[in-house]
Amino acid sequence: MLKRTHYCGLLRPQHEGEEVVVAGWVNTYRDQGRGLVFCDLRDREGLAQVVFDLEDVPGDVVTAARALRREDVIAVRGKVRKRAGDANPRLATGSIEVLASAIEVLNKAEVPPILPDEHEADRIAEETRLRYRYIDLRRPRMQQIMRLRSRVTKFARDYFAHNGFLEIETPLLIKSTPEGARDFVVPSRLYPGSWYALPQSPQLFKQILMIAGFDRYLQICRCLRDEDPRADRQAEFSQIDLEMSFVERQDVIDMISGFVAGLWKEIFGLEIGAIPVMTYHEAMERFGIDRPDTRFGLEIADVSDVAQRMDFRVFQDALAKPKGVVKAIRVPGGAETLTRKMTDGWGEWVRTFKAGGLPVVKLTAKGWETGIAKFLSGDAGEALKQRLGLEVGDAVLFAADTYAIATKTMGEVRLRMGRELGLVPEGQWKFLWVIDFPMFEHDDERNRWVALHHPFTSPNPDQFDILESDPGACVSAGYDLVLNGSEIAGGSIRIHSPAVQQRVFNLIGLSDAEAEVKFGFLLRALRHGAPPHGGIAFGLDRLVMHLAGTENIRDVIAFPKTQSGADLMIEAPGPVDLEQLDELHVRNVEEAPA
RNA sequence: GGGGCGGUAGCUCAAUUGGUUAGAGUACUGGCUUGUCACGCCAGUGGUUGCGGGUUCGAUUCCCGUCCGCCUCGCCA
Repeated sequence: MLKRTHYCGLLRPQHEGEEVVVAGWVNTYRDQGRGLVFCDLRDREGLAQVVFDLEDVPGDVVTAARALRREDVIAVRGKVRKRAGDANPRLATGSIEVLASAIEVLNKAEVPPILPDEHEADRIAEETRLRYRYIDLRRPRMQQIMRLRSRVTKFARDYFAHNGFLEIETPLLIKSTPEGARDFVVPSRLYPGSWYALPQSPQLFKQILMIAGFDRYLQICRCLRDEDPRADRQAEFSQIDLEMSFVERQDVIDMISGFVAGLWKEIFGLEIGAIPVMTYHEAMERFGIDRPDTRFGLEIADVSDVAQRMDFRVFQDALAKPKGVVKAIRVPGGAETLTRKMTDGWGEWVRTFKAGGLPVVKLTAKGWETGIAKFLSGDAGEALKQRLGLEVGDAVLFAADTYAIATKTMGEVRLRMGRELGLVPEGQWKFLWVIDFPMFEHDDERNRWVALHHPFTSPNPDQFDILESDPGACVSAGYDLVLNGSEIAGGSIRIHSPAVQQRVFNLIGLSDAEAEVKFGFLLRALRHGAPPHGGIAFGLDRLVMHLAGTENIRDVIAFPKTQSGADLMIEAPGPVDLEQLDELHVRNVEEAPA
């Protein structure tokens, strides 16, 4: 076999005159007849033009050259020379070419169903790309993203190793625990009727590694959650997971801020500056979401007291509800930019958040117009102008419902409006730490408290007293790192006291006995000397999405799954032999007749 | 589990109100072509219209069911 001496994509004018061997895939071929054949040969570094002068090479080389087809794998020996024809300014190798003297066809390729051409990729159905992922991944763009991902994990390993973190692996076959996402589950052959669960995260293992005295832990790990995917979510995803002992919230925030700053410096050569901090409460009040996109305004205001004075049935009904509120967004210039079609469309759409609608009003030179204008004629209208700082030409959108629904609605409307009005600036990196999350959320339907983060999150140091007396007000030592409105990392200081852990379990409805059954190993470990500790985990896929500038998580995963959890390339999931099931003490349940 | 969009040649798409032999570009095959580079020119091959039913003289088109893909609500401690 001809042994490669150079990557195609790295050939440069300085190699002129050298005899080289290049190897790769036939990107395109241009047969010019009996005299010349051109071939753009591709490897991971890029393209180089190979030229066959058919009058100057042996007959078998002529035959092979003229038979070249797309995606054939070949090796070519030849001399690098300045191009005889025009240079191609679109190629890094465009001023030179390899004049072939020998060719070895390493593997003919069947006619490719898709081509790794960048200008084709956007048009090809993603389904087809996933089915032939090995071809799709040959595209320069995909190669570039996978390299980027590799640089990110390399940087993470270097940064955290430099800061004393040890890379330690944790098991994949663990046990199912209550709370959290649906588990993927694996039947046990040796314990009939018993099941492993695949980890949703290494959470408890990394805490136990702290108890075991490793002080600082890092793992780039796979997490598995059997929930429906989204554009930015897969059932199987990766985390940069870490944990530190003898630390408080600020220590973790500092460590991670340093990591992100270093990463952005490494990838973009950019200084991201100090990362601002915002409380959960402030985020919800101003942006209607726990991960605000602070790249644009359109902030939310509470206008419940103004609404109280309006003779508008929808507002009155909302305020009569428990925790009823009226929220508003001032849209500067909205009288012009918001069309009836837009606001009507949004009004329909907000029903998906259980909101009744999206009242709107515009302030023009003639006064209040459209929508709920007639309810604003009196001093309520003046109060609204005051409250929102309205100017002529503005519009106002309202959401009236319970706090949860109105806030969510305004938050979603704000984001959609930002996008559709083109208010979200490109090329900005707005990082934000969100802290002081509530410990618990109340599940009204089942009348119980649920951990907002996870039940191993510690209350903030000053909050232990109100843990039982006012769980809804109790604030946790959790923290999320938000970038341009997306959560890229989340973590907390953990509970290290077995007594506190027991109290939290009790609060979320786990009796001492149940807690012992489900989390006995954790409680025992905590009782055997647990240092104060805390940590965080990055969503690696999402981080790479930001760095790569894509909205599609499948773009940053080499072998992703579809929205129904299938791998179209290997055709998983699939059936197994009955014998396999027998060994596992598992039987298929036939569909019940309808 | 719910809502929306889509599925026609290998790929990307078209096909009028239900009506002739389902077309185009590209790819592919053959021929021509000595400086191309998304090479060009000529000719040709290529179809279970996702699948299964139904209505009809006739279905890519209408109806029912179903599968698959994408977006989304729920869900994602």
